[in-house]
Amino acid sequence: MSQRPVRTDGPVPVYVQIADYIEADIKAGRLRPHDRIPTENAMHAEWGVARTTARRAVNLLRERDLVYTVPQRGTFVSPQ
Amino acid sequence: MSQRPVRTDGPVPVYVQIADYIEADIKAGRLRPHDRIPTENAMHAEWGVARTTARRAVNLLRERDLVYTVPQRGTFVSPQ
DNA sequence: GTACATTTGTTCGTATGTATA
DNA sequence: GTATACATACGAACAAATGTA
Repeated sequence: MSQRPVRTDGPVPVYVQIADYIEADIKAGRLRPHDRIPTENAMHAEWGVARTTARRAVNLLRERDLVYTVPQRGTFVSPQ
Repeated sequence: MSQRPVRTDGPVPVYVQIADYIEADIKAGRLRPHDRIPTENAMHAEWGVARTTARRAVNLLRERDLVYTVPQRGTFVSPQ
């Protein structure tokens, strides 16, 4: 299903790989300001990772100021 | 109230224990086809577990094809 | 016709424990 | 010892639909 595999046997942590995928979507305009990024459960389903790992990817994107999270609503692409 | 305790300190996850209890009820005929199984809130009350944990038990029963869920109505024992 | 309670659906927040590299 | 990753389990808040009073 996913054209974008995550590798657990490589040097790059899974949560970084996922964050990089989403960052690429943002940079490419496939995700635009205020679009909702996939939920933690969606990432769990898409990549087969634990929800906690999906959270770490989101945290990383937040640290990069690429997204903002609204509790109980979702995580969205930052404006600009 | 409950003659059937759940144990959090054992090897079997709580949600599996609950699913197993309900499966036993179905197999024993205490719950029959199209009977409604306990709601998530009822499981919460009966076993003192979080609603999210009760949901996982229901999800497991659904994966076992023992029940089906009607949104806003409840979850019911599968026919046959 | 309206208001309320019930019930499942969804999503994020948080914590713990286990295993592995 | 630290970082990564998974599984489990608690909770909170809100949405949406249904059924009932």
